[in-house]
Amino acid sequence: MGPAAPALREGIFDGGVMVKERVRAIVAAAVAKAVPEGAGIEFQVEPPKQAEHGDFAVNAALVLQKIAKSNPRKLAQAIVENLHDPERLFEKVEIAGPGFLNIRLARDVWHRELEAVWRERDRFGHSKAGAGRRTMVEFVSANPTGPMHVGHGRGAVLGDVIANLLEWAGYEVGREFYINDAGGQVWRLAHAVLARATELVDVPRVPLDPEDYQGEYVREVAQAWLDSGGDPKRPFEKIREELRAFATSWILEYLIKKDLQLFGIRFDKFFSEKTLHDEHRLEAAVKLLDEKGLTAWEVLPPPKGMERDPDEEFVEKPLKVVKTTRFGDDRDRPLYKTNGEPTYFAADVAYHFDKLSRGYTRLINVWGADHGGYVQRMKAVVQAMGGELEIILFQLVNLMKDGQPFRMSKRAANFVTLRELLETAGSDATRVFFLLRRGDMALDFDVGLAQKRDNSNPVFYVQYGHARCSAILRKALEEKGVEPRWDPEAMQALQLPEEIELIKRILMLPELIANAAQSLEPHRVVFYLQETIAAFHGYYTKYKKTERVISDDPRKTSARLYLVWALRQALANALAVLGVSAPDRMEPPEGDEVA
RNA sequence: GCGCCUGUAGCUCAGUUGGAUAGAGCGCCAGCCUUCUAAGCUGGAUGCCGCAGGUUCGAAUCCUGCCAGGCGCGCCA
Repeated sequence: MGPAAPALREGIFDGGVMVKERVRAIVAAAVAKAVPEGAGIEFQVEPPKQAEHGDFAVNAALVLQKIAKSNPRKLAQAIVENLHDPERLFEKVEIAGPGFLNIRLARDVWHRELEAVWRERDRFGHSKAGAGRRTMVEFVSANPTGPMHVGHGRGAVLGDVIANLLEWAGYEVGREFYINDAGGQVWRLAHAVLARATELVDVPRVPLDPEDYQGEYVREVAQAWLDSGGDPKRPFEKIREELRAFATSWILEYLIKKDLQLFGIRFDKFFSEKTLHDEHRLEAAVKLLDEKGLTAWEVLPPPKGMERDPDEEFVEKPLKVVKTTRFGDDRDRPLYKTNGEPTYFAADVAYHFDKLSRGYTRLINVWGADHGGYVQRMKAVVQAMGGELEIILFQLVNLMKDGQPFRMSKRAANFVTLRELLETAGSDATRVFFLLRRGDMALDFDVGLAQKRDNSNPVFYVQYGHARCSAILRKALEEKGVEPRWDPEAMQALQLPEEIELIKRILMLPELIANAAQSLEPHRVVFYLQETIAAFHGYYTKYKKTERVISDDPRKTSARLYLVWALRQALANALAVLGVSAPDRMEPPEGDEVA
């Protein structure tokens, strides 16, 4: 290795990105010589859309024209004349269009780079882009008052994959689930459990309030509570804490954690809101805000524009607030209610303060769009406490069945649970379905479609690509006793344009994952998989009769076997990021050509 | 009334963070299996990138204003 140019981000990425940075360094040196006043300027080195344009398109001359008021094509010519390429990376450099530099690399450069997969195996795709920064992803955080529904599922998958992406991109990631086990809703649950319990045994009935949770699962909780020795004859006020504790932990354990397990999602910590209250952590957070001069006593104006219940009179009384308006919120937010109890927001402030004090400097929350009104105040308060908060607001899932919208409500007795979905469609298909669209797009989830096991479900296409690679490797071993191995000499045998294209696609994985992590956009990995596998299927079919992977030419066989092996590894790693299984064989679809 | 999200092919959606002639899947039509899995591949067309301005070498992408759809608004959680 010669002296590294400053632009060369050595060690952050392996594989194709290193090639790209080496290209960038060579062009940067030429720019410095050709146009001294433009030295150090930022420019792009990107694979162009059209293959004829080479391996990389460089826009340096176009960017330079601002500084060196000159024709970009002339500037491009000057850069080309100053290119110094002692390693002979470049095969061809052309000036094209308005002044792009189209660079084609020598093929053996790509051949050599593919060793990265051999070295890194199931770690190929990792990078150090995040530099070990401590990052917290909070997601799901479903209330422990009932089963999770399909919308929670979307948040669960998004959060899980975002956390995976960040880990692969070199961040140190914590995953947390915030349990809303305090406040009014849990008392509604406790009361519902008692009401249902009195229906199950011969005791005086406690009627179910209309505001109580109505779902069938409450009967199960009630039965479990009775089995554990709960006494439904005692008055509610005496046992409501016992009921609350029992019901929330039962639901967390047997409904929520079970679903997460079926989905293959793990958390580092389930953080209880109640412990914040019990341990007086709210006061500590509020005190911090006091010290920063960000609290005040204010009489808040009534909410504007909304239709309000005329019976509810607005209480004009001073409340302790956080001055979130100083950070762009449209009104200050109360920390305590008129009755002196802390607001839900106050607890959340304390929780985020806790995250920061544990050394997490980048906070990411994955929320449903129904929390949209909460974003500004939370960002404001985290900023006030010296942190940085990013919020992924995913649009809600419209559950459909046979073209008819399915209405979901947690209070209502009838809704489709995440459990039902997982049991009918399976974790892999459900994950891919949720990841197929950007999080900020509303998603119509057709329950019927998710259960289909055919082409309309893209998970099979993606998995089939992996299985096909496995089948080739299996056959090579069984019939020829050949296993894939890194053989730099044999790699020269890969000369077909489709083979070079596949190598490039494999090698872009680390950068793709780093970019997806940076932008918090998991769907990019799904599209990468689809496009890469399509390229492989095309290659496979085109040369099926002429240039097969396994042939009588040992050199070609060795090189192609390695290519297929490396591709399979890249696919498997990308699937691992998504939490989707990578099968080595696919069962034929049911009912297809059986006769 | 205010805030957030969205508007791209018949439908569902991408679009490499401002690059060259805007793409994919589904659906439709026509082809491709003696040989590594046809859950695959190849070909065929449809675009006022919601509308109107602005920024610049260059805009689906950025800024402004409209239009349309979705979600939200509280001392609830």
